[in-house]
Amino acid sequence: MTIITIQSSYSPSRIQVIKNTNSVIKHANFDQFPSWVSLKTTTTSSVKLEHKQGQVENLHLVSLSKHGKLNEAFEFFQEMDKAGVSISPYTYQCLFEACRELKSLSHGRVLHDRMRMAFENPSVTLQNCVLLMYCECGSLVDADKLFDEMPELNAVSRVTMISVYAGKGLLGKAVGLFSRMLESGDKPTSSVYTTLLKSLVNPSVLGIGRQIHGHVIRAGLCNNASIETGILNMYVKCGWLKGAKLVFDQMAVKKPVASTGLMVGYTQAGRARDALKLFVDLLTEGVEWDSFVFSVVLKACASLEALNLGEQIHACVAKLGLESEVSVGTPLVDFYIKCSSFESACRAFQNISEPNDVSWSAIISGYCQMSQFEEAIKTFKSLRSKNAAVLNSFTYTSIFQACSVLADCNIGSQVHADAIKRSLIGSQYGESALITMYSKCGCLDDANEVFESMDNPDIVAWTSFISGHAYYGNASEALRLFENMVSCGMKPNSVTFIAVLTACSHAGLVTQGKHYLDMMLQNYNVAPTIDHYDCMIDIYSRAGLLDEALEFMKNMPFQPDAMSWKCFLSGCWTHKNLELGEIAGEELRKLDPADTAGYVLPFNLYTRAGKWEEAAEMMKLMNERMLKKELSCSWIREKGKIHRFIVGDKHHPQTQEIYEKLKEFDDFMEGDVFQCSMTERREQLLDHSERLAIAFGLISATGNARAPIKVFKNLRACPDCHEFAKHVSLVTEREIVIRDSRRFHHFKEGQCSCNDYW
DNA sequence: CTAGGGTTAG
Repeated sequence: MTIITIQSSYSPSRIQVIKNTNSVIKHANFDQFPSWVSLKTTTTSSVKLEHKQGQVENLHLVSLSKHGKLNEAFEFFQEMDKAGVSISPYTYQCLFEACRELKSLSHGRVLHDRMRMAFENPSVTLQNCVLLMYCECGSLVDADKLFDEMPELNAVSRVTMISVYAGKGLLGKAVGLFSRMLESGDKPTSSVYTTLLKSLVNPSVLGIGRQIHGHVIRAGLCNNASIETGILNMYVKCGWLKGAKLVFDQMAVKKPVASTGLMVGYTQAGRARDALKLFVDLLTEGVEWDSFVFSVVLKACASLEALNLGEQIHACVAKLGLESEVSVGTPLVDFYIKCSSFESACRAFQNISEPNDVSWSAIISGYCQMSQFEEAIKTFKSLRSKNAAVLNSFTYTSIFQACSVLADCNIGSQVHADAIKRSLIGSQYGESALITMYSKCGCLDDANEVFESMDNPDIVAWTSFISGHAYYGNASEALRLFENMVSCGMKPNSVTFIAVLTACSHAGLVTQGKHYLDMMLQNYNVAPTIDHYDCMIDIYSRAGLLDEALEFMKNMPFQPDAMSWKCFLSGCWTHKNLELGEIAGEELRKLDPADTAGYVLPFNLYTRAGKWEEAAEMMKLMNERMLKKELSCSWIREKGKIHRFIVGDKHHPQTQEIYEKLKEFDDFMEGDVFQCSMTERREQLLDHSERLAIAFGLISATGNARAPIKVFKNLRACPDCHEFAKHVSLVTEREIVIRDSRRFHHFKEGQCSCNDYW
């Protein structure tokens, strides 16, 4: 039979070739069956054939089972019963095999019952087929029962059970059976070793792994390449890299498979340099290449952000013509993204001839890392409509992230529903991303629902939810959650404390903030970093305790960084302290000349004090350094469409109505305006972007006129508009939610959830 | 026997 003229196109992956070969052979065999085998009528009506002890019937059953037509086969049993023809053991084997392939436990059980009736003492081989069927159909209970009942066991039966135990993580049972096998004198086959080794996947079972290694040596199987590699990988997974290296060094022939395993070990342990060193060794030794090696090496380069080295490897890949391979192209995309070379990443992606789900998830998460969230969502949508099969839980997680940054709950919840339908919410990753998404959209109830639905929320999920409350200004709820989490036995990490300190900061809880900062190391063994100290500076500064903040900065175990001064400066602005603000501004400009806050806030401080010259100096400095103040912008979603407004915006088609609506609040504005010292500012106040957005929200009250008006703003809420929103919420009895660049403000009956503290 | 993509912060 001529086979394997498959795939004229180049296919360098070994596994793919083998898989294809198998399927071709199988197909060829059974497509060549003569047509009469599938003709029920012929066989049953033919008296002649019946005399051949049912050979034809059995052959027919074999054919049906090879084609997975189990129902038809089962129907045919009746015909056979009628004709008094019995099913041969070989036919049973084929039928069990079909049940396995189709994972049909129900067919398997019926068949097993039938087999028991037919044979008093079925052969071990046949019993093993049933055993394997139960294992592969996922019924360990049935398999266990049969295994106990079997009067005779051979190596295959034991191997089958060992591998199913090992695969299910029932290590004790697997190892127990292995020992009994040794005791019984049965020599474990090499596949027993490889399966057992594969199931040893964490440091707690290193001891068992070493013992098995010992048995391998005694059994003289050390030169078996797959067992050798299995041992190496076992040591990698059990975290014993030294052992893995020893095994590697003793290998007679260094195959790329083993090297890949060791390199993966190094990369996962954060030892990317060692992985690359090994790669260079292989290079000089002239070891053959395969795409797996490249993917690991590229990952190592990505983690080191070693752009130059990675580019050299890229050149190597290109020379070998592997650029278009998914297995190399995909890690290449990720490598460029991690190095922030976005253009190269896009080019690398375009070079992949057949991108798969991993490739797509890499590029979509890349868009997120490039802050091209709209592009990420656009790509997702187009894939969703054209080729939904390439979407996986990784991609959904990235989209949730994109929606949280865009605060787009509309798309977000739809994608969430879609992910539920397709069971593609990554456990932990996806769920935490959803909690963040709903929190950032101001839907804490939905975030809560996701959180509550988790069986075992991990530290990231807890942290997401705590930050959600912090973001919303629910300090007490955030702290209650934290304590609750601790009592559940969860260990907070460094990010958790950022969330806790942020909560304190947003609510002005100075003493509590200091308490948590002090407790970090003492009680929770988490070393505070400069970020945590910056949070504390923020807490002091916001609370107006500027001297304390300064003192704290002097005594903290880190040099103040740009963020330290920025927090302090922002406190100086809030609490109108020009003197300290000048110092802070100078320090901030020194440490981060590109941060506009270092110019804008001092400028505001100067103008408020009437120091025009100094203020002008700030503007001049900014212009010289080619910096631009970010324009204040607010937006609101109406029927899924986003309406954006900037100061004094008159581009909106309903501009006239919007300004008329604003006039209704003139009385209130009068008092407001008198507080301002600058004419220019006074005029701008009337058409600040958030006011325009609120007014638009009021006039376009569709459907549910009682639904809160949700406004988003790119900068921090302006105090005057904050007052305005409080007033509007009182006189219109509409709830208003403003999400500024830092947090949520929830206005209700003339009050804001932030208690005027932000 | 070996790989590549995703979560929490200001």
